[in-house]
Amino acid sequence: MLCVASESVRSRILAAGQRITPQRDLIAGVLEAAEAPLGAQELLDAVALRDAGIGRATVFRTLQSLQDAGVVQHVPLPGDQGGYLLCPTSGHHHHLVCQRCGRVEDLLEDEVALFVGAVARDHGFDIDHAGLELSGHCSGCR
Amino acid sequence: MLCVASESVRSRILAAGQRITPQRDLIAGVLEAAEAPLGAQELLDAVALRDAGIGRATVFRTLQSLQDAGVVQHVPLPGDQGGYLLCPTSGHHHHLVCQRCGRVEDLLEDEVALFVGAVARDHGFDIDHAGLELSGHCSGCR
DNA sequence: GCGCTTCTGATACCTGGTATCATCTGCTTC
DNA sequence: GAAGCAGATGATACCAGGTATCAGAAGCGC
Repeated sequence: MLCVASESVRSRILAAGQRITPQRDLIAGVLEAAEAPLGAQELLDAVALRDAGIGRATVFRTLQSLQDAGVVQHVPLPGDQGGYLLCPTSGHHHHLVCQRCGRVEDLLEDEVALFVGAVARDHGFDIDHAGLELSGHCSGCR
Repeated sequence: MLCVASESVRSRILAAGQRITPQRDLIAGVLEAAEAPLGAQELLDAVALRDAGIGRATVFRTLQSLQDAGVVQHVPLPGDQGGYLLCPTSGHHHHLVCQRCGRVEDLLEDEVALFVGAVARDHGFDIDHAGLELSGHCSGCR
């Protein structure tokens, strides 16, 4: 596992006005190679495994930068602290996570919009923020 | 503000096989009197204000007990760490929070079930857990 | 009132995350 | 290719939220 970020990830980092450094490359690469969202400790460990010289401040700062760049999202998972996920698509969206294999699917914009619209109508709210995280078992894992 | 839990809260604590102690009474009372979800620090402060002898371990332990009893829910709020909320209705449900006045409404079971069902169908998942937290501005605050 | 069980408070610890600051380095300009 | 600077880095200390442990206190059924 080389753990170097793909061209598309790099170009999204550059597009956000941020520099490509070996550390960011490595951290983004680790996230890209991960099959499931990585928790903070898992990510720190995985990064340390590949380059013990990278400090924890750098890891968290890089996560913040990658979130700002829309490359990474923090997904709250049931029970624990949640994890960091490298998203192939930009922009805020929501996830459906398989608790067994860790597979992540993006929810469809339409179904989310329909639900949020119905809630807004029923309760008379203007909804600014929707945090929707669903988890269960995918077709292969049930 | 007496900050003593109502009868209905007490009976729900008892129904969960837990004891009523002055500390639990006070903590439940503080949550019951709060208009908006209380963050950990706010809650610790509010409890200390009324009885400085109550330790932080007791507060967190009591929150855990109250959550187990279905009396309290932890609601993740956008941006920050979320807060603790005393729910008038038992059982797992979801919330709609006004970011301005802190008012909380429960989402209707039907609208949630409809959404979760649609997602399950579209993605071929069995959905075990849905974390839905919506926030915005209520009719009075926009 | 007795005794079991649960609860409490103090304290130390853990995890996730941020702040600070001196040093280093990627990138632009020439 | 070298210079300069803004931005990135690593070390470290710190913070908040939460848990573990343990001796002692208190609730409640008998």
